[in-house]
Amino acid sequence: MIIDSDAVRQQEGSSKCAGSPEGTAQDRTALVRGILSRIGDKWSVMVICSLGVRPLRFNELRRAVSGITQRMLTSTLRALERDGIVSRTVHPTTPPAVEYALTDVGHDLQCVLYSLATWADDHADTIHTARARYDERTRA
Amino acid sequence: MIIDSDAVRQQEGSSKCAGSPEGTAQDRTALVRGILSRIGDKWSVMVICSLGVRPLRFNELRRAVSGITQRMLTSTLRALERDGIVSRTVHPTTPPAVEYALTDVGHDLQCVLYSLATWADDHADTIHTARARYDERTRA
DNA sequence: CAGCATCCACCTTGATACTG
DNA sequence: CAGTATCAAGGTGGATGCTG
Repeated sequence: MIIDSDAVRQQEGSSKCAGSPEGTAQDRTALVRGILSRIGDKWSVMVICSLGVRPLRFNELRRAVSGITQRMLTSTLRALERDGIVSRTVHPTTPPAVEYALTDVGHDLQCVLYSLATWADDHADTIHTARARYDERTRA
Repeated sequence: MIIDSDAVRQQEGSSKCAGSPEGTAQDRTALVRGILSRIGDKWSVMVICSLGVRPLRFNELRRAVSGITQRMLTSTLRALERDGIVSRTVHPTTPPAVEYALTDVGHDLQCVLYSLATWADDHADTIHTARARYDERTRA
């Protein structure tokens, strides 16, 4: 589906990364695409990070993730809940109290997101200067 | 900007993840959002993965990333080049030959993407069943 | 408090045609 | 070969009003 085999077959083992023992490049690509379509939207990461600190109720989350609307918070939470990344616990009081928390899977995901953040941290300067130089050259 | 401090301040050290020594949750969230807005689009990851195998020329890439249009390949490559994730080398022959390759930064990013893929691999079953159960319950 | 329903603007992507 | 330009379509997210 994703990658044509002819163009990519050679030098399959050229990656110097640790890990990544089995699975084709195509598989990996598809998997990453799947995750990104899940958490690559505008709000999922912020929700996950907020819940990573501690479980929160709906309106607590709304305040924590500043700028989000109820509509987007609702749909984001539903999507994450559907995939078992966050749990939703209803306490049948009046008024109702609903608590959202990261599941174990969600917590693992949060760890991976930290590795992403670490990458960004490590290369922030490089990226920034690269961007500045690129903009410099293309403005001319 | 991202996260309101009141709702999140407590229990800052509750994350059981390895790493992540300094930096606030807000910083991390902003960083991850930044990356995701860069590579969270429809094609960036596939391009990165393709170039991770070996450097490719424009039309090789177009064949490798099946389904992509010239327009999207061009804009994806420009964005990645701007951030110093891929390099663009023009060989002034006739017809012109342009080679795209991952930079060191891009290669590091590819490694992080592998950790994302590993997460997806590890939890694919859990997610799938969670999703099935969720759809089951909501259909009723 | 914790949502759902509706309508709408914009942005991303795709299709297509053309160029050095 | 390696692009650029233009136009159209669809999805994503925002604003608003209403409910148990």
